[in-house]
Amino acid sequence: MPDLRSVPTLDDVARAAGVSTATVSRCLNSPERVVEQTRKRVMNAVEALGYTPNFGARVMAAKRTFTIGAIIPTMENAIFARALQAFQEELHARGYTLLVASSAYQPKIEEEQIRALVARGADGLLLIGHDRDPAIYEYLRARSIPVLSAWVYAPDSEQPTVGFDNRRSMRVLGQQVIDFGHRRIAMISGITRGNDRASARLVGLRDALQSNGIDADAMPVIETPYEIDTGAAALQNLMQSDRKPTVVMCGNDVLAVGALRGAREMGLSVPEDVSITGFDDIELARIVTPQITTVHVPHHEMGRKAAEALIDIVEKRSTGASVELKSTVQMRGSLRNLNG
Amino acid sequence: MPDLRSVPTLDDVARAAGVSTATVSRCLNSPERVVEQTRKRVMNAVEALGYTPNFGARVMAAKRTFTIGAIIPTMENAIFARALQAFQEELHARGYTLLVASSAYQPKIEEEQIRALVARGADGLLLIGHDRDPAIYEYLRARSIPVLSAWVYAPDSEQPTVGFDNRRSMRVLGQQVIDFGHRRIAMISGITRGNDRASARLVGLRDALQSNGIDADAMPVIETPYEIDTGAAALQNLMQSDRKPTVVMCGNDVLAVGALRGAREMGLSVPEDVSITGFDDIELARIVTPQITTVHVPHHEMGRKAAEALIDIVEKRSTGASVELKSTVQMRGSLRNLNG
DNA sequence: GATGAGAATGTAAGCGCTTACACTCGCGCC
DNA sequence: GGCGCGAGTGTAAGCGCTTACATTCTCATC
Repeated sequence: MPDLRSVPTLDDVARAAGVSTATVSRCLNSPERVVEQTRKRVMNAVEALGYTPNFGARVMAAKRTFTIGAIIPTMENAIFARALQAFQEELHARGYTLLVASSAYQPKIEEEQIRALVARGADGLLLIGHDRDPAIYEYLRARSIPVLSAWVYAPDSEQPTVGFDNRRSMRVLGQQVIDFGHRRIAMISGITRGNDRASARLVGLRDALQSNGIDADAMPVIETPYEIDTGAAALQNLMQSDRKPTVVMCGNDVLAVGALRGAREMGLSVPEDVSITGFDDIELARIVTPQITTVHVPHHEMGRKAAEALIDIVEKRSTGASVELKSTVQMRGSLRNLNG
Repeated sequence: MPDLRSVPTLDDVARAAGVSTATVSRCLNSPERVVEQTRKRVMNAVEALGYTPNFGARVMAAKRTFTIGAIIPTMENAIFARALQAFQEELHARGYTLLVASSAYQPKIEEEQIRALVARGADGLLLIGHDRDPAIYEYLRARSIPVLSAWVYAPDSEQPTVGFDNRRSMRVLGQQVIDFGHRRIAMISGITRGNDRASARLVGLRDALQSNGIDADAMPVIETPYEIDTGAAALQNLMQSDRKPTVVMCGNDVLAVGALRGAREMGLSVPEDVSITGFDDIELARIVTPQITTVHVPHHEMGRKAAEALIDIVEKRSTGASVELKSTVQMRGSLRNLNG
């Protein structure tokens, strides 16, 4: 038997409690402004009718949604999961709701998602990375919607960022690798087009080579989507060249795990026959054998700080300064010390 | 220099194009109903002003959002990622937007998220699993919001489901294990309270034991959250008993991977010293060495079919029949054949 | 050229909420 | 006793859109 009562509105509650709609609204939004006795009556009516405010109407009238939107490049693997979790926890603690969308690393889709989230009234937006069509930032500015970019640190940009320096991080890891005696270095990079993290990591590695007198332009680089299978294929490709690398450095841990599998499938052992490094330090990196040497990124802290910073801007407590977080090299078994 | 023009509205567009708001609205929603020439004029104005419809207002007036909400237990690992991805692709292809929230496996949080999504006008909801407080289904019914449960197949329930039979799947895997000569079987289960998939899998395994004359009540079972670390701890716990199991069957792949690590940490080799099985067949299961024997679940198909089915209900093309998908046992290296 | 059927467009009534402003009331004070 | 004041509540004007209904236009027809 379907329940044909329609959904209760503010009016219904007001009538049931014998007060005006204004009073009901106040009970819900600033309870201290209505006297105990009335409030009780209203709350009872709310309870009895099972009233839930209509979000659309509320947004339209109040211009605030207490909703934050986040668009991440992918949900297929766990790269962004931990940070997002922390982000959402912090948001929740402060009374905000998180709406998540993913862009499959495609700027066009990201743009669509941004519009969808904005249309839904997001009070602020969290995006990954920083490089995108200026028109998007223009669009958001015209609507006064604060944006915060995570996973990068770009103090000079107009939009605030919360993250680390991808280029420097990769340079540091590269230096470490070189210090271990590696000279024949190859890279499996994510697709750099439209991905500032991927580009920065590639450039960072070239930096390291250059400052050690190694020809960076001669370094073999394969660009491929962040997937295990493509990582495996790329490694096999690299290891079939005449001048086999002694180390294959990957743009992230997913590629690294793929590379590891690729090596195993070729009958190569890691790190004896070839070393492998990753980036991000997601759980995956510690699951495989050998565990992956990688750049540790403070996922949890990044998520939490991003939430703090974004809400501060939304609530006009700050105008948005960038926050730099530290990344560290995480040494594990997949990288061999040739000097040892 | 901040842009102080306020966000353009339908009215602005109408004025700019020299037509009424109704015409503009029609241009946007049913373009075939307005003549070419007018439409062009309107579209130009839309473009020029950078107009984006206000979602809240649209919802309030039209009672439709073309938004589907999904609440998954966790985003921390990839269990639901593939299916969700397929779900979202199908939705997108049909003009719907997906809003995702996660509940951390907590019914209270799930309920909160349901309300948040409903308040935001979700036209339909995708939930994982089927057992929950009847009051929630009541709440949704009163608002005529279709719900569809995935990851389970429950043809007799009032709500439609798209998934597979967890109990039978685990029974089949259990039978396979028994056929391989295992008799000392232990299980690491997810938390069964409030999780019908976890309970069904446990019961399914007991079914298998029973029908082979093994005392199911004597089977050691450890319930623990779906995490790698807890899986590792549970395995070590089980392997320290007097009567060590020859196989540890896990409630999902995350636990299985944890168990594998736990075994390795104890110096046990898998599958020589102990066999391990998982459930779900997520990428993780193929990344570790040895690869995990598990129950393969048609993630992609489940996501896609769920989207199809849910939209059909939302658009009143169907009243919602459950769809059963097939799971299959995926044999890999982590399970040893004792007869061999 | 008058007529009428459709097609194209306009008019205006809400949708459910928030909030500025108006009102009422009881109190302390001169 | 009259006054001002502030706390508590009510009134009603939107917020930006969709859509039923009314109106106007366009032509094919007679």
